[in-house]
Amino acid sequence: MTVASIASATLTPRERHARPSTRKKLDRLLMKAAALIADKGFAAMTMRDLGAALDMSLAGLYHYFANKEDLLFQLQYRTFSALLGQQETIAAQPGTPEEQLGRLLTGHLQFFARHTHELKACTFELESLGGAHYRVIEEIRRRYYRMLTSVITQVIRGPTGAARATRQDRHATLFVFGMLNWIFMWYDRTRHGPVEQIGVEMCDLILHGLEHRRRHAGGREAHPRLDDAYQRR
Amino acid sequence: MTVASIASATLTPRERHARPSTRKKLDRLLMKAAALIADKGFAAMTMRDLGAALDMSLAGLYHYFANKEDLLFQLQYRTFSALLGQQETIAAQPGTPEEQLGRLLTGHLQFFARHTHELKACTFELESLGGAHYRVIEEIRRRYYRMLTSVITQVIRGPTGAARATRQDRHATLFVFGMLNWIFMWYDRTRHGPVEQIGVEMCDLILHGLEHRRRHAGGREAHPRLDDAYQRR
Amino acid sequence: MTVASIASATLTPRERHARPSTRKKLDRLLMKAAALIADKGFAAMTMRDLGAALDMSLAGLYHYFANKEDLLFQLQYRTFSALLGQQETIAAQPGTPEEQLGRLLTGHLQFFARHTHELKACTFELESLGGAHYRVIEEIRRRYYRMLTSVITQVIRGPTGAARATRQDRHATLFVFGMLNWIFMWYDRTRHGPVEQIGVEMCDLILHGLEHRRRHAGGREAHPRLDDAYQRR
Amino acid sequence: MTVASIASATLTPRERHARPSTRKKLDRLLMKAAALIADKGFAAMTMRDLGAALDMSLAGLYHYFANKEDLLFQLQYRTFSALLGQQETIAAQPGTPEEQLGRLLTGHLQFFARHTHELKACTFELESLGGAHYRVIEEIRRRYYRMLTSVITQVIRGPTGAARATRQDRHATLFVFGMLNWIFMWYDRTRHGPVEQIGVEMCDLILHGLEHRRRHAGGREAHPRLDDAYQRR
DNA sequence: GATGAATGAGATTTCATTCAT
DNA sequence: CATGAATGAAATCTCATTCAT
Repeated sequence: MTVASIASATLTPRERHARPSTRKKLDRLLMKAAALIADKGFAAMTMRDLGAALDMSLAGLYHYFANKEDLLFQLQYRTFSALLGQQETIAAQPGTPEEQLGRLLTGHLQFFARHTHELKACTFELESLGGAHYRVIEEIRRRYYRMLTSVITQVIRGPTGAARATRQDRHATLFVFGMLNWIFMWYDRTRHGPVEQIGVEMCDLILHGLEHRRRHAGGREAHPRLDDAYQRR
Repeated sequence: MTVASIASATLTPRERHARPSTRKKLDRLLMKAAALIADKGFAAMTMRDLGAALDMSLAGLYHYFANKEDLLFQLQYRTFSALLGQQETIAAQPGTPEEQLGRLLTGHLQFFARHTHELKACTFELESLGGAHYRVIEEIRRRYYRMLTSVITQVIRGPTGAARATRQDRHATLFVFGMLNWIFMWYDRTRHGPVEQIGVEMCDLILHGLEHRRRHAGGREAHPRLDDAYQRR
Repeated sequence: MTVASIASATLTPRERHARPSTRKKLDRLLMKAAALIADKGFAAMTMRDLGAALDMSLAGLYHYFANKEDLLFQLQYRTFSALLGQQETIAAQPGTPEEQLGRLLTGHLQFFARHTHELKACTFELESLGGAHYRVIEEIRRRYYRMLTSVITQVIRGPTGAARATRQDRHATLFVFGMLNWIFMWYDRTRHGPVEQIGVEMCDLILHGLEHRRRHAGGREAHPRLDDAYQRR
Repeated sequence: MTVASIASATLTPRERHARPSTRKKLDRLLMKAAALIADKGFAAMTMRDLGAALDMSLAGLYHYFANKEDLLFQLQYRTFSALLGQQETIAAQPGTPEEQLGRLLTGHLQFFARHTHELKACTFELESLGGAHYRVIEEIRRRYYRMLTSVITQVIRGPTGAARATRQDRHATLFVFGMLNWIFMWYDRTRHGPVEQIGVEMCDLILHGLEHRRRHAGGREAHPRLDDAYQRR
């Protein structure tokens, strides 16, 4: 899934009638904006920054966005829609709950790897949206949350288990989201390896916990690496 | 541990010579600042906001902080120092690695519960510091990270296990930090119950995984709650 | 030479690409700024003052100047370049060293009369520029200084005299600059007469000294004036 | 004449009753203030700068000065009074007008050499005083100006010459003040030699002009110096 | 005398946004 | 579509000055 495909995943009403050439340009704008927001935060990014980064006049930007917040909204709307769409497709495929969980984790992490900036802007800047915009995006997030909760509940109670998630199931889901979303704070491909491997490890922890790992320790990491995590920036 | 105790936990050089009355006032300022930063983000909090919230003149604030960033630095320095101090004390107590992990998780969550605003400002605004300030704070964070890594490694490899953490041990630690830090995004005492209970559940997941829970499901939650998570703000 | 001609004498890189209409406006801004700086000094002139004097918003000024110092730099750069250009043209004309000195003094004083504010801001605010800006302007000043030194050396040693100025020649040049630059502190056309007359007197003093005047005194000022010097502001 | 002697030269009413210890301290304050003003200008010097330079609290300064302008006034009043006093003493001594002029020039330059900062603050910051303060200082300056005018007139018209200075005599005086005051902009003892030598050269120029020097050139500077003027800062 | 704390006024600069062209 | 010019509002920070202690 390319960035362009995020762009066209779901369209905001305003742009549904835009011509393809306009859409192309809009994609470029949003991608650059995502990079800036991911880097410095939405409040700290200025429209001037964006104009300069795009080699474009300040006034020109306002042909594409009603205002700064609208820019963030469009970015989040597209990105979250694309992520949700992808994950719903994955969840629709057959398999045990454990398999589904694994596929979802990997899918999320792959999306993260491909759209780091965009997803970061979505994950950490929801609060920068106000009122109506906020609610639209939150609804998408909630759908995603409910989907994952459902899978986790099935892992615990079996595929035919009680449909209703318990309080603890929900907490567990929130723990999982924490693991997934915190990755922005530390992941570096050259240091931590491909996201698929991270996904496997995360799934392992979630399903079996550390104890399981202990029982299998020793043979686990035949060639202990000397690299280091969470260091040297 | 009260906020005042955070304040005096460790002192910045500048304030080591300040008189107690000055320190009291400084505590008040930092506490209010933490609340505002936690609410809207550091970039979006203005010195005016802070002055108004404290019923104090703008110029007056600059008696306590060299500039806005210095304010954030002082806040992070104190809070992280206090957290680290507390956790190192806890880690020094005897017990199995599993017990230690449990106590550390609970300790962290209790600190969070008591100093929500301060800790949030620390957790999400590290990047708002530049250069020298950044490095000072990062070093504290790193010490905390290493401490938790060590405990987790012992859980996996046993108390006498290899001192050297593997790459996967470090990833696991980062997953755990994700769970802990993401809590700012959802926790609400009236909805999710006391943090001690959250700590138990988190520890359970980390040690045994979901499968374990499945084996014990059924009796677990005799009275399924009707409340809902991640909703209604 | 009009103010507009100062403006276009030499262009700062930034503005070389500006359109004529922009340049016109910039001229107006700099002229007004020069008046304010001449009146109260650079440090005491505020951007607000300037905006008000131009009936223009504060923010609007920042379209033309990166910051307050840049404003001063542009002003000095243009003015000094124009003065130097004019004087180099004069110096290139044939004549005895004495004639050249006289023409240069008159040229300088005429420039002063036509661009009093601008030249004052240049003469007394060099130290208000920092680092790189300072050096650029100082180089222009130095060229002017060297030119005048050369002429004065020729007056003393003859047109074919030693090319190398002695220490005393250089001191004499500095004395001459003192006479020229101090004029800002006292000259008032209605009280002291046209600058051309001042130029003649100054040249006379420099070439022949007071003694010469003594020898010719008596007939000199047939109708002693009753006006007053250095008074009533 | 030491700085302390400037201080006690003439007293402002306010301080006439101060005790000696207070006066000592006041001297120190004014001396430091003069240095700062000479360096950055009066408007750019802040009371904080001064407090820091003196290792003294901001509020403490206000025991010695009613306000910032009063500080400048006191400084100018003392310095100018001391200079005027010294020069009047010199002028009272017998000798030809030419001798008197020479002694006055040398006296002025020596005062400059001993009290560079103080005199600079007086010479270039008169306009920073307002209303009443301005007039008091200006009166002192005027007395100095009249004294020098009188001597110069006598040089031209002889000791018994018309008491009334002509317009040109006054202009010549202003030229001389220009030479004297501009010295702040370039003089550096290590580069230009002692002020007494500068005084001789200046007097020579004023009395005889460059032509005279030409007639005597060649033998003048037996060992042409290689140093350079107005360069390399 | 001396000082820490405090402040009103104001300085420079930035920002999102608009509009005529 | 695109841009240069412009601006109101506001942000950070500074400054001279005061006052209780």
